[in-house]
Amino acid sequence: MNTAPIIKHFSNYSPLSDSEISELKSKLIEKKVKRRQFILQEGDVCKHYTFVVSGCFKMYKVDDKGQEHNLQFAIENGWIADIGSFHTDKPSELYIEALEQSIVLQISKPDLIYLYSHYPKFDRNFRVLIENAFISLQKRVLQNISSTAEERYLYFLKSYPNLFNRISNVQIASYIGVTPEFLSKIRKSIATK
Amino acid sequence: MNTAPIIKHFSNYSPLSDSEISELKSKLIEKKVKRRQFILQEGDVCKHYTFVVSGCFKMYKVDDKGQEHNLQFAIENGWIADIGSFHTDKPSELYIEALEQSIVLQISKPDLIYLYSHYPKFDRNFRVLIENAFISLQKRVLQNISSTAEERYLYFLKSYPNLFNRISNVQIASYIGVTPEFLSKIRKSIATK
DNA sequence: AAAAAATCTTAAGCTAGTTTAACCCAAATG
DNA sequence: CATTTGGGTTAAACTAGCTTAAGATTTTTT
Repeated sequence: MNTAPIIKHFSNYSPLSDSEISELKSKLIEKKVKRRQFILQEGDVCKHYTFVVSGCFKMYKVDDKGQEHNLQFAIENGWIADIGSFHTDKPSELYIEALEQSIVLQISKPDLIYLYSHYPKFDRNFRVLIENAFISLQKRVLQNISSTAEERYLYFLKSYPNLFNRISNVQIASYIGVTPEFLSKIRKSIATK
Repeated sequence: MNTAPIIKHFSNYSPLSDSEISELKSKLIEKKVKRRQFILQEGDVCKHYTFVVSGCFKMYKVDDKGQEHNLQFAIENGWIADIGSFHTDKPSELYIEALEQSIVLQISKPDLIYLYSHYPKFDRNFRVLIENAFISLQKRVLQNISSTAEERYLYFLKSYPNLFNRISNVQIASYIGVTPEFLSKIRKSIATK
């Protein structure tokens, strides 16, 4: 099990001691996930926080008309989970699906709570994690209520320079909240500027 | 200083012991805020988490054209802060302004960190607090990328039944991301259904 | 290697939401 | 009490973004 990436990831926040590392390792579950495979489906309770070692995922909602709306992507060294479902134990409305062949490390809620209560550092690290997620989500809300689709597209390119050339424009369109046809128009208009 | 509401508020998460209560009390700063007064302005670092004892606030961004975009409201027993600025110590892009005469209890970052490190319960309570804020923000993002303005308006009324008859439609329009004129149209169309 | 499925683009017609401007009424201010 | 300010509505003209449909290309699956 390749745990080096997640240990390095935590060391960016506040480095882990040897005992914290060995406890963390004992709680992690490694999973190989094929392209198009789901690690969460609508109706299921989200039972794990998922750390991406390699590969790429999207989390999205399917609306009444059957259309997908991307809420989040995750690539190497990123986390993905339906935090709402995870913490409330209620069925999720979301799907998490691999866009590429991927390897992940998962941690269950009881194991996370165990780490929280025995090692305050995990408490702190996960709070910082969610604070950061909150901050970037807040920026996105502001963008959505105040910017044009073109501005949102440019902001996406700027914010995720390692992602945009790895996923299809269909996925980007679904993330910024426009149709693929309109994104195509935007891209043309940007190119001819 | 009227600290009963905040103590009751925390007891909804995980009740505080006597020593936790007295420590919390010693860290709180009470403030009376007049209508239209700011507790945060663009360019300033957000130095406090603010708990609303009575009254009402809006947090918003002013765009290049001078237009306001409401990110959040807070009424009795709610929290308000620019969490991004608070945690990074960077200047805020946001304003927090009282919509009514208000009374608040504020806690500074050093005091919050003190409470975190001495009393794990605050750690837990504030993590749950921010988790909940994250969850409702995520719902809002989904709404913004997948719903019409009318759906967003109806969802706002449903989500904030104690707020919509207390603030102006101009404020609601700014929150759901439409012009006041168009909200007026929406309201008419709903009324004649 | 062939077939199936997904991607990207273009274009015409349509709809949701904006802009500008004017008017009315209620509420805050001097 | 008089006046300014802000809130809510209406309407006409405009624009951003959607829908439907079709065609060319690439990628995935068999």
